[in-house]
Parts: sequence; structure tokens; C-alpha cells
Amino acid sequence: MPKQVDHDQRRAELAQAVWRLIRRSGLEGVTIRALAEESGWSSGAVRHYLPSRAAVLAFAAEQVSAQAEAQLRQLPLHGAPRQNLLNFLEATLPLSAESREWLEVWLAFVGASVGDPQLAGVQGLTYRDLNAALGEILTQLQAHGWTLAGPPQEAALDLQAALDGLSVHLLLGVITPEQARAALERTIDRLLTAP
Amino acid sequence: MPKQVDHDQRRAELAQAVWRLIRRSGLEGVTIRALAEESGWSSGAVRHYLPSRAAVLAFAAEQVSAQAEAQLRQLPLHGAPRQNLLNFLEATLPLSAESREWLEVWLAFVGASVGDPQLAGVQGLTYRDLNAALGEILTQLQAHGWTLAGPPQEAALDLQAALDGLSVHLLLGVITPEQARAALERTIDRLLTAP
DNA sequence: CTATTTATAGCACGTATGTGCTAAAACCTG
DNA sequence: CAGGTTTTAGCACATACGTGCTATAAATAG
Repeated sequence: MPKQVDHDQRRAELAQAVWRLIRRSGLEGVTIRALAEESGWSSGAVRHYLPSRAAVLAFAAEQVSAQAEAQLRQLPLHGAPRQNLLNFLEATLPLSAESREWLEVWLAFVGASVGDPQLAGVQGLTYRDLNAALGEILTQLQAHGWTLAGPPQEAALDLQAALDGLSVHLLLGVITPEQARAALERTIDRLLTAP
Repeated sequence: MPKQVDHDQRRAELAQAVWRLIRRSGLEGVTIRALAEESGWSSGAVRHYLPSRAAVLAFAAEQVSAQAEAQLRQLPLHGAPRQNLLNFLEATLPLSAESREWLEVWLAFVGASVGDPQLAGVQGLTYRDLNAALGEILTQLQAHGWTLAGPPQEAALDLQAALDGLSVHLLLGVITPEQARAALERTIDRLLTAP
């Protein structure tokens, strides 16, 4: 038998190239040929692992969620509860050049969800995952004696709106990372009070 | 001399067709030919007023800002200060089918701002306009005896983040208009206290 | 009525895209 | 070394796009 390639790993490698294309020239810049050139493979090889443009975009979008999940999973949770929450929230914002990389891709896909219910559904799943995680953290905070202004679900919804709004504004370049960090601190301080 | 057509009015009519295209099939669905069919004109006639695809998209994006401004200008300002603020904020959210129409287009353009600095600049202008208006309203509220948690500029930044986050979540269909309205009320109540 | 200018229609060319398909190359198993 | 299977390269076709261009229609001023 011939060379055995890990398809998923190859696909992930290709997804990185797709991200670069999206960040450079938007979703419209993602074509099989452009992906072939960007990744260094021939178009035939690319299509061996991602057989259509739709598959390319679907996988690249999937990898965004995976990246977000990985980002959050590697967070250190051994700190003061408020600091843990802050770390969690900051991990979802494009505050550094590295986090900008995948959040720019996220925003491109959110924009493309207009008129594409399937893509909107994928984004919805990511939203709900993060929402559940946030609700859990806030409930734990409550258990540690902190006071929330309302039920954790409501606080999670409000926080998530502030988060995604700040993400959009950061990505558009209309606020600075420092402004975003300060806004985040103000928002959580208005939302919860120490025991 | 021949028939005299109001170019700007014709362009606005075409922009409406562009919006329908965007909402139906995203920015990628906007082509000269599709616009010709959607508007009922020939491609030659379309190109007489909007000579390139870039011009089509630029004008359609411009019209979004114009729509937002018109929406805000026609607001009744004769009410309790808090209600005025609430009306203003709700006017920027996709809470009804009508406001969804242009906010879906807004989101599509925001997504396309990734890798298109010029488009990002236009979105930035819209942000700053709304930010200035918000700051003014909050300052007036302060003058009427209300207490803000901090300087109006900070409050405006925080509010705008919540606003755009709620917009995104509404457009993605992950929260309902009722949830958005309730979140908005909670957010402003945390931000300012009555005299 | 006629001349002139604007508006409209649509063809044509070059280019790019998605994708089906074929064939060569690479490689492991026996 | 031989056989068979996966991987890679890239050609070819139909389609669609942006845009330049020309010809026709429409309408007003003189």
C-alpha cells in the first residue's frame, strides 16, 4: 500500500492556508486554485481532501470553533474567581495578534451567515457552547459568595453581547485593546459584587 | 435633450435591489447580471449609473449608513429622558422585520471588512457617528440629574459594545427580540441611576 | 420637424472558477 | 521485486463574471 496520510491532519493544514486567504482577501478570495497555491499543493491534491469549495469553507469554519475551544481549555483556572472569569473573557477577544488571526476569520463567517442559514446554524452552536460555559462560571462565582445582579443566564447573555460587540469593534479597529480591557472590567464590575 | 433621470434616485432604487440580493444570497450573490435581473433593468442600464461592481457595493454600503441616520433622525424626542435613550438604542437593533432588512446588510459588510481596509474605514465612520450621538445623549442625561457610573465616553463605548453584540446575536437568531429588549433595559439600568 | 444628447439594451471578449476526469508518481505489502 | 492502492498533478469542459463597446430607442430644445 502507498503512503498513508492522516486526512484530518492534512485538512487542518489546509484550513490554516484557508485562514490566511480569508484574512488577506476575504471569503471571496477563497478558491480552490488560490488554496492550492497558498498551501503549496496542486489543486488535485487539495481536492483529494476537500473535494469542493463548500467543503473547504465548512471545514475552515469548523476549525474556528475548535480553535476557540482549545483556547479556552488551556486556561489556568487556579486563581481568584474574578480573575478566572476575566481570563476566560479575555481569551475570547482579539486582544493580541495571535487571537486576531482566528477572530478575523470568525467575523468573516458571521458576515457570510447572512443569507446562509446553514452557516448561521454553525455560528449558533458556537454561541450556545460559550453561553453554557459562561453560565457555569457565573454559577460557580455565585457559589463562592459573589452576588450577581440577576440570574446567571441573564448575566451570561448580557456579558456575551458585550464580548462580541467588543470583538467586532476591535476587529474593525475602532477601539484599542486597552479600551476593550477596561470596558470588560467595568462591565463585570457592574454585573457582580464581591462577597 | 433627452429624458432626464435623477441619477441619485435611480441609484437608490438600485441599492434596494442590491440589499435584496445580499439578504438572499450574501455579498457573493451581488453581480452586475443578478442586479440587472433583480432590478428589472438591463445590465447596460445598470452600468450607466453604477459602472462597476465596486461602485455597486460602495453605494449599497453608503446607503446603510444613510438608512441608520434617517432611522435615528425621525425619532420622537419628547419623552422621559430614559425613554428617549431607550428608543434611540432600540432603533439601532434589528427588533422588527423592517429593521432586520438593513441590519442584515450591515452585518454582511462588517464581515467583508476583514481583508478590506477601505470597507473597514467606512464602518469605522458609522461607528464614530453613533458613538458621538450616544455620548451627547448621555451627557444630556447627566445634565438632567441622572448619575452615570463613569464618564459619558466610557459609558457610550460600553453601551455600543452591548448594542452591536445584541445586533449580531439577533441577526444570527440565537436570541429573541424580547431577550434583546430585556438585556438592553438591564444594561442601561446598571449604567445609570435616576435623580 | 430635426438635431442633439441622454438613456437603454445587449453582444463579445478575456478571464476565472468549480469540478469531472485521466494518468502518472509514490509507496507499502507480500 | 511485483502488485495493488493511495496520493498527486494537472488538463478540459461548461459556466459565469466584469467590463468595453456599439447600436438602438427616447425625449427635449430650437
